[in-house]
Amino acid sequence: MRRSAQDTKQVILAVARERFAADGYDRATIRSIAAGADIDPSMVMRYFGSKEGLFGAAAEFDLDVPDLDRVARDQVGATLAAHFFRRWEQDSASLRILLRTAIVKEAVADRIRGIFAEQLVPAITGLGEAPETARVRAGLVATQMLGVALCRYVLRMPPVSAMDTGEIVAWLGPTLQRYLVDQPSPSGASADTNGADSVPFPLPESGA
Amino acid sequence: MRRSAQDTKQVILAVARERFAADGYDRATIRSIAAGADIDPSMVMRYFGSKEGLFGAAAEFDLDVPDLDRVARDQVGATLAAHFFRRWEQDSASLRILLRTAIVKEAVADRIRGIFAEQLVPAITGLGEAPETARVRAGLVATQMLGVALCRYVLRMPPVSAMDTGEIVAWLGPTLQRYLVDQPSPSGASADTNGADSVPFPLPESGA
DNA sequence: GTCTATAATTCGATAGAC
DNA sequence: GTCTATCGAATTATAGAC
Repeated sequence: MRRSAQDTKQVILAVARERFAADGYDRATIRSIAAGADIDPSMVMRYFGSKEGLFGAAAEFDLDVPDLDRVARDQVGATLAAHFFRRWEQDSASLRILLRTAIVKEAVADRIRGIFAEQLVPAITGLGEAPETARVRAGLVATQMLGVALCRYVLRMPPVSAMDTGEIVAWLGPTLQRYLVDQPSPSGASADTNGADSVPFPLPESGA
Repeated sequence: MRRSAQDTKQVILAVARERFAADGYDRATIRSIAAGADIDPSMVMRYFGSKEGLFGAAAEFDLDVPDLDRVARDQVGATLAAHFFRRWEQDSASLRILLRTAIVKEAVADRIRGIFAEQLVPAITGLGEAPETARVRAGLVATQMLGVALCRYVLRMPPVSAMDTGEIVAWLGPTLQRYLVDQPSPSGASADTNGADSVPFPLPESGA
């Protein structure tokens, strides 16, 4: 069959995204992508130059974080949680690509750090935080959201992957809310260097 | 140089663990592990039979979850968070191996699900929860803890990887506390099928 | 625009000498 | 107990016919 160059490129890209998302970078071979697109492997090289080039074209990503300024202050957590799930449930490919490839390609891990610094941190700084505080809050939000993404879309851990989005958001909303606007430790510990004495275990120092 | 079989096996295992943790399953080649152990690749095959066998020997893992029964009810969250960090800061290799390889080997993802079901869920069921509720609570705990592990030890995301353990525990403790013992949605939403109307966005159904 | 043929690597695994 | 030599398979990438 003979197709236009544009059509062929689109088909290859669509298959590539799904393969990278499902198999990771190393195991998503050009051969398997070509087979999925019902095409010869050399066509992939012709259009994208190399496997790296194909990956670059297939792995575009944008968080599209909403303006948190325009949300009632006590709803920012639920709003942000709902936003991510609305996005991911509609299309989880970009997310799965990112998580599955960042593990093996340092360049992709860099990209995640970039998305974090350039999209999530600014959105939180917009809430009126000092830059350094905003970075910490953004980091905490990232741990919870990347964690639930990992469990739900990559590891497919039963209770998490089976819950409906409304229930998950109801649980995660208050968590993000606290990370976004509350004081460091609501139970009384201060925000200084170490709050470990509020905890029944001795803790190792981060430099150890 | 000539070493005893026991010594050689130990050296190979130590190098293998670090390579699997740093490079993932596919890129941690038998050749590179042998080179790191200053030994011939065929020795690895001799002692462990195959790459699979080597991985099985290198990837043993145990959460060692503490008895939550014996902890003050309002301290279970902080206790659990502190426990994981105490363990991970002392030796993060097992954790990194698990995260880096589960992404690419379904058998390892199975293993994570097994650890979850056989170690974390029972510890929470011991708190006196109905089995189904305990599974959900355990799943939520897993999302937060695996997420922070991913950001700190694998992606090395700056604010999270730089924070000291006391500060992180101070933040995560209340989160786990709520996941472990609080009612589903403290802000008023009910625990039924869908709490989405407590949220300013329409949400897709999980089956969509 | 599509495909065949093949080069150049790299990997896991095996056989066997010492 | 250790190593050399090598096989067979799979990969990315290139050259070129049609």
